[in-house]
Amino acid sequence: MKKYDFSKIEKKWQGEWKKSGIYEPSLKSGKTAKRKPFYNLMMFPYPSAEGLHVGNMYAFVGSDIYGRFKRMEGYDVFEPIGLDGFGIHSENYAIKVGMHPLAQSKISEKRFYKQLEMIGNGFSWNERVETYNPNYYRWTQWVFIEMWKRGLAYRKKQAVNWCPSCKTVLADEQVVGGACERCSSKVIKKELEQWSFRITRYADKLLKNLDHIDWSERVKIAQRNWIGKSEGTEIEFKISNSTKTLKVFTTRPDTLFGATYMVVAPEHEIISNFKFQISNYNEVEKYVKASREKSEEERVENKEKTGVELKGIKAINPANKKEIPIFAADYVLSGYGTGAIMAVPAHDERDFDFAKKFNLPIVVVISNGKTSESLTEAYIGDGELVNSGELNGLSVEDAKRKITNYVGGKFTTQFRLRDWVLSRQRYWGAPIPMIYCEACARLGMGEQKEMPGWYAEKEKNLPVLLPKVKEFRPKGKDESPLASVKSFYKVQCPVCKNDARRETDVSDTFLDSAWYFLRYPSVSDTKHAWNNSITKQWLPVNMYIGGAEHSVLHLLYSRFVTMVFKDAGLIDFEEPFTRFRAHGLLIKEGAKMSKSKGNVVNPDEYIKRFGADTLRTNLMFLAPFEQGGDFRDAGLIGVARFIERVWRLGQTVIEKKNKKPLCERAIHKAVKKVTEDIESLQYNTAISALMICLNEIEGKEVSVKEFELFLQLLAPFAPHITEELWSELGNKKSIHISGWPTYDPKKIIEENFMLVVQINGKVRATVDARRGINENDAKTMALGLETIKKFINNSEIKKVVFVPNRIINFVV
RNA sequence: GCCCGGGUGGUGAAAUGGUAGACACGAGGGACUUAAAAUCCCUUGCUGGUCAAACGGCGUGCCGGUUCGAGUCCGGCCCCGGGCACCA
Repeated sequence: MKKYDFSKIEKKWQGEWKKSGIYEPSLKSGKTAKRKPFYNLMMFPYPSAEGLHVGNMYAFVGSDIYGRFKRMEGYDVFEPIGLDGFGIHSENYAIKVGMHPLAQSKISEKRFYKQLEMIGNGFSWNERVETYNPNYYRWTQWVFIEMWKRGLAYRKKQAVNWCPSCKTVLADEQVVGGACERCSSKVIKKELEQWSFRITRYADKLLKNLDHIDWSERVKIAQRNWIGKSEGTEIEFKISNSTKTLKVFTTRPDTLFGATYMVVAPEHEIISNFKFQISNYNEVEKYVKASREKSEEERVENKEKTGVELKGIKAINPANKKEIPIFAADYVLSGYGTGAIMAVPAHDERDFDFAKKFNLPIVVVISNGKTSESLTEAYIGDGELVNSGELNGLSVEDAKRKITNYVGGKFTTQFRLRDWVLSRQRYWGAPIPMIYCEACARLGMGEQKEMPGWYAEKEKNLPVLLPKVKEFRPKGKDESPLASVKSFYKVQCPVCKNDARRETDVSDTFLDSAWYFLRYPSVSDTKHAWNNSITKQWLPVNMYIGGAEHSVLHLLYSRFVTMVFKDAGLIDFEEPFTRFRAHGLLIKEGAKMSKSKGNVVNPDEYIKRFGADTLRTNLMFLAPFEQGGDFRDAGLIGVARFIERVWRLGQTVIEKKNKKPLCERAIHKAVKKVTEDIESLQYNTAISALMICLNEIEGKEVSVKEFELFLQLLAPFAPHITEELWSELGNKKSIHISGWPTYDPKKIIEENFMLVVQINGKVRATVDARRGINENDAKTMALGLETIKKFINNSEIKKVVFVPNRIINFVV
């Protein structure tokens, strides 16, 4: 019998597939072609580390299986791949290995594409995208300009997240628990002028659309939380002896009578506006400075409240007209609401802590059985209003409405979501295509009134090429290394022709990946970011599979960018990904795979030892795909045996060429199960169904037709071996475009089944019964059993529960 | 603290409210072999019982409930993994 030489077979078919182009869809004809387009997308990798690890492969194979399934179902599947190679991650790696990022990118590219080929995915290789490639980032820059044109890109001095180790600004979404997402250094706040995108303008739509898109629920929940909508009231507090007011946002206006003091964020403008009225201004200034220098983590770690009173000014509670003190404290955030709050210590935990520490009055206004004196913690719950004048006796809900109207408050909505800070003070990214002219700025000239002096680079001048420079390392001077490259930044003002300066920051990597799915099918179009006719046929993406860690980064940014393009009339859909599924995390010995832990598994050696087909199938077999699991060598051997057995059975089938179908039921059962399981990404049970099927048909006289059906079911998981056996059986066309098997429900039904006989819900016997047996016959049959007779023992049968084709239960 | 997952044999896991542990790994036993590897067959939740069995009891993190019947539904708790976190 011929030996199963997987490395030869896999190499052979990978070559054949490339040659025949079976994974290249007809992008241009798309919908007019016989096969319907299906855009099957997976998240492209950062080519930064030593190569793909088995966790990447897990994600890609899981996505590929779905794509292969759809292709066999008759869709024209587009499954592109590329490299998200711009950005800090890749740059840091290049620095670490002492290479220039550009040179390193070429090395990584080769290695990654080779590895990606080895895993046997049905990639559409002709449409690769590398984000660091000028003919790609040219359009990333164009995207920036489109944002700018619509007033969605702006530059502003603001407190931003700064990573002292990466020496750059980070977006809110890139700060994880007060630390840098990439290097885990503590992030500090810095006042800098930065480019941002107004993603907050789309907060409502980003939230609302979540209700109708077919995405993994956990990702939708993460986005909902991140966007963080809360409904409340804006109330103005008068400042004594002043015409100025202090505005607050609160979700609990009903507790207004309990507001015994106010707090503003250290950055609040009231501090400088009342500089001369604040008698302890020096002390206040000291506090403001200290809190600014605190790292995010220090603020988070230390929940002990700090603050300082703004002595000399008071606010007036509009409900009871009492004068109350104003504090500055860093537990109030400048970026949320109005940056100021009314503090109700009796009914807010944070205010309670602060009031206790600073000895401030606590007034209970929602009845909860405690008095203001006996309260030991803030009461957040519902109740009837007390100590609240006319509001007494009202419910929380009624009081909210009444008091808001009474004090002239405004019902508003606040979002937790912040604008997307886009500038990065690094080298390896797409230069932001903007030009600043001081002369024009002085005259108030520029493309946008609120930002004098700024001009977007002309489209014909794109790309603004990233110059190849020796000094590419971050300098830590709040500016990019490009700020020292005169030939890069020195330009002529496009309007007044005076000397002008090009923006030297580069854009966040997440801008590169926010629109790449639009580029893939249109890579051949050199004149546009995307080709309208192709885009109409192929987008939005039908199925997107990727990691849940991108819930509030890439997946949110992509939705935002898509919405902007839709509103601009550039595309005709609003959501980029019709379906999104988050795969689980592949871990190793209970821990996340990471280089620092030294538990990264390289797939190459496994492919070498067992073959890609075995590794693919094993990865999908070890646990439910959407749950993830622990990668161990142990299970591999089981799958390797299974694949070997398929090979041996294949050889017998080829030799004997049986025509008579003898295994129909086993095969049809497998068709049903595998079809349903792949559609719902339950690959582990699909594989188990194939194993059960093989166990049944092995050793029997399997017909060629039956075995072919089996191969087709296995093909998405093990594309090479199935293709080899398929072709040895004499098929000329590839198995991967051979169609998906259907089953005949009649052939699955078995004539007999095991009738379970229970007494009081306990299984007491089983008996072989005819399918479709009625209650009476089942009863007679069951009562005739010796064991049942014994258990019933002449007791009265009170009730009989009969579930057709399953159980009969006697209640005695 | 809040929001998601999850807790089932020695292990990975499976189970429309209807025989818990499919499938696989591991382990034990056997066949083949001079031997080993590979392959094939049998056993394998715990426990009582017995030479063996028949036949029982107990079992899905814990406590309670609904139901003829609960891993699955409801209420309350504990533990593990992940995310968010002073968002007013």
